[in-house]
Amino acid sequence: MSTIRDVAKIAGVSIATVSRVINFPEKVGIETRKRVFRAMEVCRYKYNALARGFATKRSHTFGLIVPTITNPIFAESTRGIQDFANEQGYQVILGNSDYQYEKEAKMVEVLRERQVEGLIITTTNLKGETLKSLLDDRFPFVLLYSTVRRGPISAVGVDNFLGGYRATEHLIHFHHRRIAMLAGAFNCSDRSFHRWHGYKRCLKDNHIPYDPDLVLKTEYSLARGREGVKSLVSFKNPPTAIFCSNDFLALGAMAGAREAGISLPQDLSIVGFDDMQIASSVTPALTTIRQPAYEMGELGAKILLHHIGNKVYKPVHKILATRLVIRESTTVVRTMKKEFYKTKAMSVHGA
Amino acid sequence: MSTIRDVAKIAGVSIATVSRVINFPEKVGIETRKRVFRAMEVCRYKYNALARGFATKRSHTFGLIVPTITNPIFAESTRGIQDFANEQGYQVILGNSDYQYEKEAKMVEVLRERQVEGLIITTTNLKGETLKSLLDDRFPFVLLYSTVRRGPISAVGVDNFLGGYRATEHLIHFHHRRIAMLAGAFNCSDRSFHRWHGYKRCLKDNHIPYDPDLVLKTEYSLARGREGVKSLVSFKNPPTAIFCSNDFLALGAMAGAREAGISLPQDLSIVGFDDMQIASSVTPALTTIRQPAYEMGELGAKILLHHIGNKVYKPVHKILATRLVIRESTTVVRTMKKEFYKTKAMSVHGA
DNA sequence: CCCAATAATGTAACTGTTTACATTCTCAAT
DNA sequence: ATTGAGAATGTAAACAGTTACATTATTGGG
Repeated sequence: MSTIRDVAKIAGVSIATVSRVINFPEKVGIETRKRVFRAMEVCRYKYNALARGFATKRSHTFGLIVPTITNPIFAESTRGIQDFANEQGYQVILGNSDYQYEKEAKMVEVLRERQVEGLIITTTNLKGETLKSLLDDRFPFVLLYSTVRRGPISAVGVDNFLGGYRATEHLIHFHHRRIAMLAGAFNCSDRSFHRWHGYKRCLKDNHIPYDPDLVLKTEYSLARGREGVKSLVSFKNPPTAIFCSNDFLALGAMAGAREAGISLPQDLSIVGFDDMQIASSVTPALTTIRQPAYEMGELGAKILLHHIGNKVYKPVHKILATRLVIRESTTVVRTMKKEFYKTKAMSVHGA
Repeated sequence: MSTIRDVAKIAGVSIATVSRVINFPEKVGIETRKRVFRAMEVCRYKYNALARGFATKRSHTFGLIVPTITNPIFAESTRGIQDFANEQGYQVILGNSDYQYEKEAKMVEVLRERQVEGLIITTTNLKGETLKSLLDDRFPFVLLYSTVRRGPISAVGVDNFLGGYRATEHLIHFHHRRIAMLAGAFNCSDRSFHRWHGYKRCLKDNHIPYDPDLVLKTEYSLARGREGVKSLVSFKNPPTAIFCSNDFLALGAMAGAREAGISLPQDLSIVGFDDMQIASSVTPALTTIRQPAYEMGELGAKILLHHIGNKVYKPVHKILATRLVIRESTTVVRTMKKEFYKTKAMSVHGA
């Protein structure tokens, strides 16, 4: 509507003075300042932050790309980012990639055109091309939920390998030996891959043979979790426990198990990954590997802001601690005990 | 980095021509066009959408305010908004109000300074002041999850009264007579208020006396749901069913009931409101009133875009249909039956 | 009373596009 | 050859701020 020039005219000062009362009021004489404020009232002046961004080449905007804001774990980290960003006078433009490379790359482009000052990319399968151009241009960005621990790209994440290991270990402590995994999709990020490695390694360390039939690579969703258990449970020799690569899968698996008439956790132990808010309130409450999502977002935003502020670019890598939260969806093996003894007897018999 | 002028210089054309190849390539001779594209490659030209926005006074940006993106139901409608907006070349800046008036008002101001072309405000307790200034300025905005059905403000929402009525009615069909309500907070939006009215009315229509002790006005959260049941259940004459004003409350109530040793749904029926994604996958699966959140977001964005495009402002009000989704968390009253017969016997005795 | 330092204010260029309008060019119809 | 229409291209102003630099006013010390 009305601009700085209108205000200047009404107040009888120059536009520079108006600009100063907006940005450095103390640099302007008290009387003039008052006059300017009054003039602003008069013409209902509204500051134009976009014009300012244009003039200063600072948009005070972050771009944020998540697979889908619909997943509570990403909503959580998004809050962490927003809260920090807003506090620092930044706003965030949010885009969804749906785990698709093309959408992600497109979004990066769109956001850069919009002159966001930096990008937070949450779990990525960006091809080298996009990443390289970001790097070449020294464009500030940080990866969230990332597994990278070195190299030129800043990243914050958790130790997915360790998380997978701990989850599996917990199950083994409860005497499970036949442990399946709903592993997520390997093509869309390497987090699921690392969790799977942790699982495999833990099996190995405990002298449990790895059975590839027990790991299902599926997309992260309730539906896939539900289907997953059903197929697992129909095996001649079904698992007594499942490690799910995220909570959606775990929650879906619980629902599926129930539909299949399996009682939880007695007949099937389930552990998830993420610890989304609802995990503690379902029945049975979900045992899971907690990721500090909010903190991760907050930290990512902090790092990004730091990159924006400093011309020398020094990548930083942060690994946040996960935590095994033991609740009710896991218990010591039961059905398998029978099996176990039976097998033993048979092997004695056979010897 | 490099601007349209650099490109122009390299290609040996005027800046207007470069601008034209970007916006109306067909208006430029094929040869020149090629030369310009080549020049862009050479200097790695990047389009500056912010400068364009400044020049055209169109930011191609929506502002979106939600209580918190952390609530899956708002994440759902946010996706609806984003998907439509992106498709139309718009981006969305997201802000959280945490159900607080001040934050909401602040966010409106910040977003307007940023020259968003319109605002989608999702459930608001905006005071007249802010709303009035939006209206006075003819600033395009639409309310989501709104209860307003007439007047100068565009709004889309559901019939909360009817939803509350239906939920209660469902419980009554199952012979519940002592029905509590976890009602949400009345000060932060009138949706909970309407749901409560639906509940009251349904009680009345069925000749069940309204007992104010049975309605707890609490904030929308798992924790409050959990606390809520516990207090309800400790009554000398506890309810046999609870209608919860949203799914968080309902899910929290289920967890709380379980902790109190109550078996669901036999001893306590629970119905929620929203139908968030997880509602169908918990145990027992939650009976709830479904709101079409994604569609609501999409529709809201459509209406907003329409307002932006048309200078004459004609407010529109849309009420989307809710649906009672019956699952497993509600069943015919059991414990109450005893009570019921006993009471009957007594009354006979007393007669 | 003068000078220098400092505070207050003004001038004008700059940011990267778009766009109305002007100019030039091409070509077909006269 | 002349004209006029239409296509291709160029010129320059506008958008709403910021900011380096210049100018003017004020003040305190000599």
